[in-house]
Amino acid sequence: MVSTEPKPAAKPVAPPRPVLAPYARVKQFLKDGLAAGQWAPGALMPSEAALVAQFGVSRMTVNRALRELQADGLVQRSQGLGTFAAQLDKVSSTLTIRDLHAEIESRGHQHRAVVHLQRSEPAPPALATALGLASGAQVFHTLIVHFENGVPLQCEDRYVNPACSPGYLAADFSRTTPTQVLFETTALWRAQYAIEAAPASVDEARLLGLSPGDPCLVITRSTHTIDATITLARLVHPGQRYLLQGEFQP
Amino acid sequence: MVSTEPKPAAKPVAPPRPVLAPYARVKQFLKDGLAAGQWAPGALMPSEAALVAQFGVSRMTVNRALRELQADGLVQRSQGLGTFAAQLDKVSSTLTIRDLHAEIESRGHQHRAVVHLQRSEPAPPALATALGLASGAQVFHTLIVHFENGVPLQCEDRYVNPACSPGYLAADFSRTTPTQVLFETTALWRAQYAIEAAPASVDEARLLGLSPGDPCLVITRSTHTIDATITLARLVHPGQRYLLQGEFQP
DNA sequence: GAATCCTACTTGTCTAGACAAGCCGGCGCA
DNA sequence: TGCGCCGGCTTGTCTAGACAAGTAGGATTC
Repeated sequence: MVSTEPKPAAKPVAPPRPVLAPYARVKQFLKDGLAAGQWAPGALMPSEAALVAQFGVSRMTVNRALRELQADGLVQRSQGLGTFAAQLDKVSSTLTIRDLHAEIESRGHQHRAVVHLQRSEPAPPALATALGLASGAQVFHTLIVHFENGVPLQCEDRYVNPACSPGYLAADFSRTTPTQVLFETTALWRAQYAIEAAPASVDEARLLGLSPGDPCLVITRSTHTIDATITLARLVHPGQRYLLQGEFQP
Repeated sequence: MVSTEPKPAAKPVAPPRPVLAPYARVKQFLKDGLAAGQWAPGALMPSEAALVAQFGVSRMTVNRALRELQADGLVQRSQGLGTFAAQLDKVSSTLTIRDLHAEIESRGHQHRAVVHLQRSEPAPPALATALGLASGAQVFHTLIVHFENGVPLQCEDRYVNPACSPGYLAADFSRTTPTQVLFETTALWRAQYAIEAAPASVDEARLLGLSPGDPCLVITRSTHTIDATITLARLVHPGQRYLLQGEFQP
């Protein structure tokens, strides 16, 4: 990318100023004003017409900026009334739950998985109904313990609906993760989570190197396609070694 | 809302079909296709021009649909290449953390708060630096236990930067919550969370009616404006009585 | 054979105008 | 006084066209 022409020492044209697109400039202006407290929560903000006049852009451009701010939850708009600064204290904030494998790799640490169970077995009635199967139908069951730099970090007890992932049992879970295997096919799904603190059971304590009764962070997750349950998972983490972290920044 | 006019049995004109706007129809079409697996993750999806021809709408309309799908994380677009179905297995899913008061009220239960501490005190060095204050500066400190239908559900230990909320100590926390008081002023902020499982301390056990060492779900949260730390909070929940629930649905 | 140019296709963005729909205050009328 | 209508404000949405910028692959040239 280096020119050999005798250009006069190519001025550093301020690369951190990539000339924001007009809609982005409007959006940034409003965001800055909100951060500075220029519009208190619930206060009326400038109308589209006012911003059109102020920035000299077309209404569609201003509209896009406002629509995106609304999607981000920073403003509230209602037809006929106007645009209002959002009441962020009433807005739910979000915490991201990342895939454990990706999280460990992103820390530059080594991830190792030990497979304790990988088989097909008949489902007890409660599990069968939860997966939408007939009682006694075969389900896939894996029990995997994940290590970060040799330290046990998660005990993953998972049941999988065979109809959704027939090849699940053939995977090598010391090289890949159940999550990766399960979602190679479906692009759209929904999931439910519950996070709680619970004492480690005798088996969990043994697998994770804890004492029974030690506090554990337990995530129970069920994942569904549009019409079927794909998988149920119980993820048990040692309370003293695992931290779910998140950041919320509008 | 019942009309007394002799109307002729007002035909049920199918109210659940509010005639989706064109951009929403395009969006729904693509969403349905993704849910049905019509485009595998990473596969090339129809171009804007193709959708324009298929739906008989203008390009801006199609563009809006695709742009919103991209914002929702369902597709990935790149200039010059096209639109591709997203790899959702690599997408972080989100869990919402709601305000405890709102959560209890939404369950139709009664919320009660007992204030154990509400005062100004000098900050120890570590806390002072965390709040961006001089060592020994005064900070506001509250310790509140929240009850749902008489059962202790959360122990809220909170430090507040006086510069951000001078009137904090004057609030009546048996009637309102610290969160509500703190965010009446600032509309834009960011927060950091950590969720872990920890054994109850002696004090926490007493306040929550537990035995010391019982598993607790602990949320540590710090909240900042653009240039200052507003508050640090430690929220301790009995592990057996509290559940963080969430749903992720693109 | 290799480097270059050109073209077709893609997304990214903006414009000027248009119509619809919701809300509110003021005006006129009973 | 009270009611209803209407005009002016707001947002919600769509259109047809335009230019820019990035990619890929074929055609041309050296």
